[in-house]
Amino acid sequence: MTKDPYHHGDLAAALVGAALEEVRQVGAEKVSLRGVAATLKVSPSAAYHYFPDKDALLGATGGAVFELFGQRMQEAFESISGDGRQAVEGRLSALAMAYINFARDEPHLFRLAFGAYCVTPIGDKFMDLSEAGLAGTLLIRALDDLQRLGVIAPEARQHGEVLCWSAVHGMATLILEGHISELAVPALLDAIRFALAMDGKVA
Amino acid sequence: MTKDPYHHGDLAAALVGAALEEVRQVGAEKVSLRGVAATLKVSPSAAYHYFPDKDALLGATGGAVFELFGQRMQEAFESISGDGRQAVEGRLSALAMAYINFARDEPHLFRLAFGAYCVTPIGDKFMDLSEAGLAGTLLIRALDDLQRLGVIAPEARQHGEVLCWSAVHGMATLILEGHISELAVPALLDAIRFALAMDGKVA
DNA sequence: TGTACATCAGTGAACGCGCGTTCACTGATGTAC
DNA sequence: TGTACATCAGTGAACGCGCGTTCACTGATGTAC
Repeated sequence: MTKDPYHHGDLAAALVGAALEEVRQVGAEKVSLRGVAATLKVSPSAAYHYFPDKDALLGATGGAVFELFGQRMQEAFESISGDGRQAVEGRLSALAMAYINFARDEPHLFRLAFGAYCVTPIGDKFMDLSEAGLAGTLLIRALDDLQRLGVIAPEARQHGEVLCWSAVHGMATLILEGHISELAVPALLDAIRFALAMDGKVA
Repeated sequence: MTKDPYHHGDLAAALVGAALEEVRQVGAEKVSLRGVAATLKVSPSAAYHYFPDKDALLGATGGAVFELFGQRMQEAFESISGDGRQAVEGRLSALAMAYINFARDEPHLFRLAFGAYCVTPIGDKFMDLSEAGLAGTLLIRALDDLQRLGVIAPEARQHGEVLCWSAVHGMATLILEGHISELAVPALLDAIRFALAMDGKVA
């Protein structure tokens, strides 16, 4: 149901969508408001009806990327069903892999989402993953499941959040920026498993 | 021994130095070649005698930052002397802290050093920390010492490199970009200690 | 010691460019009567 | 049902800016004789 050219259906959303696509291709630093407008065959000044300035547009775009990222995480999480030990362990790995793959496959989007553009104010709690969006909630669920099944001990559970998040995010960015090879990923997954004492170290 | 204005002693180095200072203050994306030249009271075109273009200058600057980062790591490492268990454990923590502090104190420099500007080609080996500069070598030394003292088991040692590097780098960037609070740092250090089974899990 | 000259290291004016943003405007829309 | 009009959603020309880069140049330097 494409509208006729003059009155756009939802220009704000269209701008964000176009900006996202532009960022994906060339990176946020090379995206211009004019270019985005041109993509939509709309005059640059039209954007100012919806966003106070270019930064606001990019900020909104960052938000959209963050949501996309959350969806990918969810797909990964849901790709493995079941409540057995294997399924639950697999879910944690799947999350980690999806995180890293997103960074590798969409480097520009990843940088926008986790870079300086989307600085969310941090609340009182020094680490509340549930505020970190869908990805955080899913990690919590995976870890909870592991503990419930007795795969990991309470002490491991306690450290799981910081450790998993930091390690996976670190590996993702290191790969992204070319400081480490992708081949290191299995080693990291092993390391995490070892770190959470999932190899039977804990009775 | 400042030379007279016309023939600069070593303009190439001076440009890198000025660029580094500029990056430190405003971030690489806002640094202009013209601005750097102006800082040195030199015409913009003079820079082209030493660097083919602006990117080359920023690349060299990134290299300089990387060295500076290495020095900071070394200072941290050497700030703790001794070969006892406490000293060796302390060295690992000191490295982690220095890494994270550098990111927090010099966000713009950190981004330049670890961002897209300094993509070092990765060799065959999927992870050779010694190629990752001074910081990598120091981490290896710290882990080796821990193993030699029997503080960590060989299996933990094996996973130590990826885990420590990823986790610390991840926490550093997460803090840097405002996605997690600094208050999470002690928790991460605990988690790493736990992960390496330094709490006596391993006999 | 003095001079000629090649080389080095910088100047400074100019180029073209694409950008973010503004402003007064006009075409489209929908509602009241 | 038709018309007047307020409102909404876009246009397009223009602004000023700072940038990277080029080019022909000139001032300083050091070496050969």
